[in-house]
Amino acid sequence: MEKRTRVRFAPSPTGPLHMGGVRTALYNYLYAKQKGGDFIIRIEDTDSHRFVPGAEAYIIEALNWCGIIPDEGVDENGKVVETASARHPHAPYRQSQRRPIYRQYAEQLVAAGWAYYAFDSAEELDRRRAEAEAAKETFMYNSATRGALRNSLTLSAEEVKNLLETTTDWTIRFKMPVGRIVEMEDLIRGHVEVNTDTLDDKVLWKRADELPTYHLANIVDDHLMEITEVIRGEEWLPSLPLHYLLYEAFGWKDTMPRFAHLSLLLKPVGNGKLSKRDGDKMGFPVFPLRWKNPITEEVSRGYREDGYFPEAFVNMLAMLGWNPGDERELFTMEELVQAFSLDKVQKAGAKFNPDKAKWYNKEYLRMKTTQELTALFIPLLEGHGMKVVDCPCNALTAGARFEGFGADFKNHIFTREYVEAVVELVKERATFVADFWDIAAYLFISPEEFEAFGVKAGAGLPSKPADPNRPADPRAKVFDDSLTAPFLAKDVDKFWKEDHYEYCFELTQYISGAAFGFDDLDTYRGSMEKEQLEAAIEQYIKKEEYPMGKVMNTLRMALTGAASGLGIADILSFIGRKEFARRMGYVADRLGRK
RNA sequence: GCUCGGUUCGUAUAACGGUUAGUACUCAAGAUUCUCAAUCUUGCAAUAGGAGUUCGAUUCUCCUACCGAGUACCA
Repeated sequence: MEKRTRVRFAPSPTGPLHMGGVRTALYNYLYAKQKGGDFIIRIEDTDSHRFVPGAEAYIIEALNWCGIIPDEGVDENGKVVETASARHPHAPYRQSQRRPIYRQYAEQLVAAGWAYYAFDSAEELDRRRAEAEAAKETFMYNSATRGALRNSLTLSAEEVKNLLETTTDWTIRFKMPVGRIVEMEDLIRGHVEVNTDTLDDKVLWKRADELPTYHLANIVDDHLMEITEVIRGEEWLPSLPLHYLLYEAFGWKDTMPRFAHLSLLLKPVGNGKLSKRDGDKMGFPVFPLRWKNPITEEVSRGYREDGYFPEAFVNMLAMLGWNPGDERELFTMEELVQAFSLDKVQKAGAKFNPDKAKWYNKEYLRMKTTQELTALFIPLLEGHGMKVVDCPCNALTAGARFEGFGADFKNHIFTREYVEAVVELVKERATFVADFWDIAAYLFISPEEFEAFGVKAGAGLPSKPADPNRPADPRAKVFDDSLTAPFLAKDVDKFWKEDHYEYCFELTQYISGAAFGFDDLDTYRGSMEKEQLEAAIEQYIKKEEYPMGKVMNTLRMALTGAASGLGIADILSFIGRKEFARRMGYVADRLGRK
């Protein structure tokens, strides 16, 4: 019978999980699920000096957000997760809690002649390294040097016994064999060979904190946890021969897992791996979730807080260095599980492309139902001071022609149905839910500043609260470069021509079908069918005395405060005739008759 | 320096040793529209360089260049 597939993601809680780490976790997860096996999270906190509080919870929460759920491991509260699918008790999953396990294995290696005790102090070794560097050489603790260093290979048995008992800063080192070619197979890279003479005697266990180093802990835990495949970052490839040798030394060669080393995620431009700096500089997150450094209080933005959907983030990451073998690009997690294959994983590092990440989000946004998006949008609306009410059967709807479709601009109250209709209209042009507000704020608030009219150049709509975590609106550039040109504040005269006051007056009268008065700015209600409005507008703008191009822009500016936006008829069908009159009146009143 | 990996349009990638080197993102142009988007159409754009094997090389081998990782009592 085939062994049950068991893979693990083994992060070190020294900071927030980088998106490259999420990708590694994802590939592990996809592999495990495809084989119907287990995905395990093991916390590798054997470096007591670099521990960062909150990092572990962050990592778990981030994976959780992505839908990468462990079958075994710890949850965000640090509790052990062990699902029904787990056949064996492998807890605990935090290496600091497994401390008692490791020493015996390290001693076992010493007894078998695969390792030895080393008593050289860290300072002494640092000095050696510095010396070697000065002589343009590299100091290595290996077969060439260990005979001249303080260890159980050079000291007398008595001395060793004495030092082991009286001192606490010794280590156990692996005794790297001399002149052996280690032959390895990597699931992604194929056959790799390394001569052990180029390798050094790595520390396996430290007496000082009674903890193993990565190499020992890793092999022991992978063995004990019955890991079948190790899928990890490329930075581990150079230590693979050591790991092979450790399996051999322990006599676990026949159950040794298979290895797959993933290439790194690279920065979008230039050379080098993706770092936090690149994100800050180019305006994209490198972390799945927002992270606040507990010591420096420095905040790093996250994909979640930037408005990315976890499905989009996961899909984007999956496609960075892997392809399904066909031209599909959009995958649900289930589809990824089906399609995933390690031999389609790219060997070379993949440069991250922030534009593609946005594209994925846009695609996922479009796949969401209007109801889902509305639910996500409402909290943002509330953040802008809007109130959204659920029941359409109240005073708001009295007199509304659309059942349950209403908005009270004066009091900033809108029905859910109204919001849904807005979402339905703007979702095609948005990348993030937060874009809805940028695109259609004027369907919720009356513009009071008008760029084109010079009331306050550049102000447009009331600005939203500044959010340093959000990228600058790319449309702002477009707006500045092209649209503003004919509408500069100083061009008011060009824009607001002699007949425009009359035009506003007539149009408003026409639209509202009532007297044009600025006195009635009370509660607004949607009052015309869109088709009627369209016909009305159409009919009106074709009048010869008002050339369409110019007056439409004036009209748009009056209604939205900006020179771009939704169709006039769409806008009217939302804001209704009273709000229409109010906005036209506001502008006409301010600029007056020429 | 040494060791190990890697190299197809700007980016992510596709291509039994035989294709006009395909697709997506970005960018540009056009169509459409009351504007801006969206959408549709079109376009720009690549096998790092050099040898070799072969009838034929993006694909296999070697060399060079460049990129990356490792070279800790860190993971």
